[in-house]
Amino acid sequence: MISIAHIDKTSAPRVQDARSLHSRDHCSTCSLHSLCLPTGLCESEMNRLDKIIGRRRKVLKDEALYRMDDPFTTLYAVRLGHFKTHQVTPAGDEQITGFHMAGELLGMDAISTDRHHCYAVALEDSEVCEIPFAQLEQLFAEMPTLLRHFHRLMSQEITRDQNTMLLLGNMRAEQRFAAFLVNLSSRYKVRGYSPTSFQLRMSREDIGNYLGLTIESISRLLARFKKQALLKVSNREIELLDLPMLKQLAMQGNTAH
Amino acid sequence: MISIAHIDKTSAPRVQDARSLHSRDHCSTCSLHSLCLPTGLCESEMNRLDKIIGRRRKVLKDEALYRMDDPFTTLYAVRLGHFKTHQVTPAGDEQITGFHMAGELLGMDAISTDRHHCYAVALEDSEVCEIPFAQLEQLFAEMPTLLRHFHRLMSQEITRDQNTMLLLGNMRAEQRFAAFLVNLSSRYKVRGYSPTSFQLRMSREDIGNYLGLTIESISRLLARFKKQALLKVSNREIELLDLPMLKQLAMQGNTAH
DNA sequence: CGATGTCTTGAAGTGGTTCAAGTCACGTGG
DNA sequence: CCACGTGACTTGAACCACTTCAAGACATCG
Repeated sequence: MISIAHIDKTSAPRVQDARSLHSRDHCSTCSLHSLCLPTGLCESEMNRLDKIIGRRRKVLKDEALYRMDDPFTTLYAVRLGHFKTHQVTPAGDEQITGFHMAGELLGMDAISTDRHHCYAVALEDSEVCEIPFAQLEQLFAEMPTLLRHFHRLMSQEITRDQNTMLLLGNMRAEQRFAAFLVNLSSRYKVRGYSPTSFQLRMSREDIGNYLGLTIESISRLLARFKKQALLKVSNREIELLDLPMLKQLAMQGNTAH
Repeated sequence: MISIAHIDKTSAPRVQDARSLHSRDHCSTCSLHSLCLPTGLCESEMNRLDKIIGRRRKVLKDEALYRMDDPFTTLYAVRLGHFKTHQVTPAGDEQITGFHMAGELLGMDAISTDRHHCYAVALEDSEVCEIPFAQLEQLFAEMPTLLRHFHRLMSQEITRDQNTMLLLGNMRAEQRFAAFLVNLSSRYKVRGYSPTSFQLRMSREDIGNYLGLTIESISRLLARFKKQALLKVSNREIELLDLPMLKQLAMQGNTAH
């Protein structure tokens, strides 16, 4: 485990120098490049993309990567750690719109208005690659593969959000939570982690907020699933014991409406 | 009123000829070009975009413009009429993900997988412009303004969906329905129609499905709003009598969670 | 070793659903 | 033109899934 919890803020310029000199990783050597923006690029194209990626930035747990209404200049690729994005209404209600893990792009919702439409907050000490959008746009003109993949990523974000709408509009509590777990599972799987054994990076409250349920409901659902031997849970450590059954539950029809 | 309800299907090729010869409208003369894809383009750019727009297509009420899992080749701009988009789960549950009116782009969710992710069905006899995506991509390389606006439209779709997530995850029935009405109102307003007096193009059932409520709830909410003199309603004809109050209701905080 | 925040569990309450009858609007055919 | 049928909507009453409220257990950390 590498600790990135304590950063000497007084030495920021020096650290940046160090990064540009040697410690900076490249898209081509990044283990996430098959999920992230560089997907499908050749070596030389990846290097060009590399050049515009300003710097990596560390974001401590509970720190905001950006805030709602901040002016938009750059996209972020999660390199390490986890984030949540959430909106806040004028009345102060919060809605978490997504949880984001390594290889995912943050900030695409800001393109339409040049201002961020939500908050992005680190769920643990995390790290992102900054991708200045204006420079990325320049590359688009010359790298159709990059552009095409960027469109795929935006489109993916749309379908993801629409799936969540389906979850919130149509599913019962049990289905929602099962779908949530199955979703996490498959995302860890494509990243090479165990699809059945992982840590919940977010609080019960975050889960409840995301799923349109209360924290108590989440707690009860966990207890119920545990009793049904669908999973083991200890604090935020989860082991899915019956993934097929959870998938079944997640797909199950809804008698309502 | 122009009736497009009866189309002689046997004469399809002849009709297409006729279109390409004279009856075809152009982006530059279209009243929607400030909302739609050509936004911000100069005359000559608009003409180039015009050239790739294959044809206009009529879609009768309740007909599908495309179906879930159809292969994706073209985007559609709504030219006339209204559409709904909805997903269907394996279990047969439906979730309407949006209602779409003139000037809006349909099909962007299909880019990520090259297959449509939802159904698009006309709520009344309607008309769309077909925009072959492969050709559009070619234009992107040469028309940065077009590309930029396309990104704005995709980003807009993301923020729209996220707003709906907030609605479904956080709001009470009354707020949801008020927000729905206010949303329609403002969309008609930017199109130059009355923001207070319009027809609901969708059934109560569609509204309920979209808002995650039952048809009975919608009916009761309409009755309540009517009693509170917030609106008049007769069948699908709506008149909003107190738009400020409806906005107030839509923004109101939620005690839940 | 308290103090604080996170989570669990139980009991009571309720907003919206479900179920069941209507009513209304509209098209169709006699 | 009316009778009829059908689909869309309304309204009432009973119900229930999830919330709310409340109390306590547990984990983490200065």
